Amino acid sequence: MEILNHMVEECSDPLDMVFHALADPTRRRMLHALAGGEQTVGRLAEPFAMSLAAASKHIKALERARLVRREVRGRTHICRLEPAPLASAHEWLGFYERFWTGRLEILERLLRAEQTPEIHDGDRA
Amino acid sequence: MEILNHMVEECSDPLDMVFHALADPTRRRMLHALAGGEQTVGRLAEPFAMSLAAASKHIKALERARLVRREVRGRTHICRLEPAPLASAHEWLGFYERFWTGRLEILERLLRAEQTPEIHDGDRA
DNA sequence: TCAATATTCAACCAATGGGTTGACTCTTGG
DNA sequence: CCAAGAGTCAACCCATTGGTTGAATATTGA
Repeated sequence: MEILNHMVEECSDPLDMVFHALADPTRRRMLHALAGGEQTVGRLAEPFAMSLAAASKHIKALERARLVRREVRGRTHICRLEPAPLASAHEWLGFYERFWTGRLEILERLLRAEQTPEIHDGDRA
Repeated sequence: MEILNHMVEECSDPLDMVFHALADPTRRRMLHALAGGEQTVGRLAEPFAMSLAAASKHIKALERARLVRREVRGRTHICRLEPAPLASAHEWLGFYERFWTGRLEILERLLRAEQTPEIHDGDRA
C-alpha cells in the first residue's frame, strides 16, 4: 500500500510539473517547435547540441507535465502540443495581472484615500 | 576572467529563473501572500512547516528571479511583490493562447510566416 | 549593557536534474 | 532475412535543490 501512497503523493500539484517543465530553455524551444505542428522525437531533438537520449528525457518531462502527447506509429514517435496545462499556468499568472497593468496603483490610491480618517469632507466610497 | 564569463553566462534567460521559482508550491504560496501586501521574512515563513532558514532560501530564490524585492529596515526585512517577471511569463504563455481558445487559423498564418523559414535543409547553426 | 528578536550563513545530507555512453528493442525496407 | 533507423533504457557522473541544524550577525527595547 506504500506504492499507492507514493503514486498519489507524487501527483501533487500539476502546476509544479508544468512550471518545472517550462523552466528549461531546451524544453521551451521544443514547445515552440511543436507549435508549428507535430514532430517526431528525432526531429524535435535535431536543433540541440545534445545526445538523442538527453532530448528524449526532455520530451518525457514535457509528457509528465501533460504538455506533450505522444503517438507511437511504427518505429517513430510523433509528439503533439497539449495546450491545457499552458492554459492553467496562464490562468494562474493572470491572477497577478492587476499588479503590472497599473490598475493596482489606482486601486492603492483609492484605498489609501478611503483609509485616511483625516479626510472627512467630500469622499464617499 | 573566468569569473566574468561565469557571471555573464549564469544570467542566461530570465524566464529560466522565473519558471523555476514558480515550480515550487511553497514559493507560489509566498507570492500569493505577497499579493496581499508586503510581508516580513518571518511572517512570510510562518505558514510553512519548515525551518526559517529553509523559507529564507525560498525567498532568495524569488529574489533571484526578481519576483520579490527586499527592503531591510532595522532588523526586519520587508518583502514586496515585483510583478514584471510575472508579466514576462504571462506574455510568453500568451503566445500559445490560440491553442486553447480554438482559434487555429491565426496560428497557422503566424507560424508559416514567422517561425519556420527553414524546415528540413538549410538549418545548420 | 544585555537579552531577546529577526534573519542570514555555513556545513551537511539525500534526492533530483541534466548530461553522457553503450546496449537494447522494435520497425522497416531492400 | 538482415542491416539500418528510431527511440528507449540503464548505469553512471556531477551540479543543484530543498531541507536540516547550529552558530553568527545585527538591531531593538528594557
